[in-house]
Amino acid sequence: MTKGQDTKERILGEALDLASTVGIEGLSIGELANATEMSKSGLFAHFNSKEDLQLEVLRTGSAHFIETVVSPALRQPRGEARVRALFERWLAWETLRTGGCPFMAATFELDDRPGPVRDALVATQQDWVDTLTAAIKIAVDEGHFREDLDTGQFAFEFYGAFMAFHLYHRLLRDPKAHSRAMDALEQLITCAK
Amino acid sequence: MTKGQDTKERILGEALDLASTVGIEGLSIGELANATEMSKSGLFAHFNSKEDLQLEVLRTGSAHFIETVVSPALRQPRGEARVRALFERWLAWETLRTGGCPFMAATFELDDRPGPVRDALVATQQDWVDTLTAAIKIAVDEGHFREDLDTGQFAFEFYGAFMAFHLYHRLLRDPKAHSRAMDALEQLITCAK
DNA sequence: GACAAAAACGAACGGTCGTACTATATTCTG
DNA sequence: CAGAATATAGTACGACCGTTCGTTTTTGTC
Repeated sequence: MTKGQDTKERILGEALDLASTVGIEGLSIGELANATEMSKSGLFAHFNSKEDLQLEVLRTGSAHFIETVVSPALRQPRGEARVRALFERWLAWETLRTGGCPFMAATFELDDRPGPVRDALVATQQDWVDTLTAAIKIAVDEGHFREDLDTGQFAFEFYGAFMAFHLYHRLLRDPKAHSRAMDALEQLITCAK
Repeated sequence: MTKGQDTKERILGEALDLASTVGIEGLSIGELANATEMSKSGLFAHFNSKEDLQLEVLRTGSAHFIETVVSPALRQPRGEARVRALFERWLAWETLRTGGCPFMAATFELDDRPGPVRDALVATQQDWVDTLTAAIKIAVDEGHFREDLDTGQFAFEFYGAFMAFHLYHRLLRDPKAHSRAMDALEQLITCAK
């Protein structure tokens, strides 16, 4: 009972790391079998199809994300502190895996390819945006941010700062990427008061 | 003399459009041959390798970008107006091709895969960031933005707004994506004064 | 219109892709 | 320990990948 689930989790962990570099579409069964030191067919038996694998990778990634980004931030006090924590943990998450955030890679791969995998990704991303917006709303309610703040707009720009960080850090390899991102957050918060 | 170059340009145009959806790595010779209604070998004869094709696609894309985004903006008056024009034209560029900006797709594909194609992409993106920064600097010199503005930081956040637009527009299909992006620019400019 | 050059084609190569089926190991249960 | 259930391996498949090569068609020049 446990053995199969164990290896499956091990596979998915490796898959998540691999997907962060080659993308969720570029992820191949053979490559993943090599990485986990299994036979292609032995690995494949854990999934009914590649699409199922991709969906499970997304699900696993989502769980990891909640575990390492969302949950710890929710343990911070409501309001501005929590918003800051979300951002900082998000940046840390980005540098956790070999190829950065696996969702970023997937986003730009799947944005134009309809199907269940795209749908699952959209749901995940929308959830994250909603989580962000809710945290910002709380900061408004707590009086940390001004009453008439457009929380959705704040989330948009918040997300933008993260994506720019990804670009500067991973592609341009700009050593200032992190401080740029932190400054962007600071400016965002300043304007929100 | 002309015939070959004509078809090559046609191929590259089609390749650019295809690459915007499937990525520059996902772009396959066979698919491209179908799209251009040529034989695989006939098409391949125009390039020595797939890598060469990818490099030429990037080069072509860069030329298109300069033509449709940078050059028109440079015809705007120096300063704030030009910065605004750059942003607006950039957004328009994003909605021009089937799969959006081909460079965005390539960025997240290649950020972890070393090689000449990545190098070429980095050069292109760095050029663009530099162009942006220069335009912002001019706005400072013209007195439109405040003297002590961190132009590099402005470019970073400028880029972030665009990327968030890409996400909201292409993945989440949020109808407010465009107005969100415009509002982000407005906020950016307001804080820069 | 002849002829060389350029361009496009067709077929084939070794390789990898996702997937199916069968057989062998391994694990769990009684 | 036996036997059933589960997990892994092996092999093969058709499809497509980038690439090569020889042939045929088209183009431009005298």
